[in-house]
Amino acid sequence: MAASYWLMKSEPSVYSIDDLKRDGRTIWEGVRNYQARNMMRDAMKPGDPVFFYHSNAEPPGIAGIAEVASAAYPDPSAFDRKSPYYDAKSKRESPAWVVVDIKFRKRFKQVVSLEELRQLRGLENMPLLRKGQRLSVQPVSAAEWKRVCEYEQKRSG
DNA sequence: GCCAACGTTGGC
DNA sequence: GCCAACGTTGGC
Repeated sequence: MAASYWLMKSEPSVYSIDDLKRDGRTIWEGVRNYQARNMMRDAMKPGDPVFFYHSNAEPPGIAGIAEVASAAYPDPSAFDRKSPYYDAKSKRESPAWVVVDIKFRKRFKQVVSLEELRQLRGLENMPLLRKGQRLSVQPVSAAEWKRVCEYEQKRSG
């Protein structure tokens, strides 16, 4: 089956593309939105490429590329009473939340900012660009993926 | 720091 | 099952 493409948001003050580059691989814990969870659980596959998006950043935008590195599995932070992501309704025998692992692929020389994304043709249907859309895990079409990558490559020479 | 948009919670 | 209140996200 062909790869699906994704976009995942992170606040760089919490976990940035540079952190991922340093770590090589990380567990994407703390997703507490059902739509996002369902996509991780039902649709993400190891090897799928991921845009790593910096939210609440200056500027906000796509900072690089990661890759899904595992199938979905229960989110351990939901079981951890000391974690900010603890959720009492998630039980080990019936986990409410899942994670995937992701690994580092590439850091863009320059963030492709939200403002630039808004100006690119062909990205009009990206959930990211729709007002009020806050999903932290989003699907990206093959055409959208290509468009952003071509733009980034052209710009970085 | 503000606030619009959205998701979740809980009283009824 | 409705919906008001509340909490969160995230751009600005």
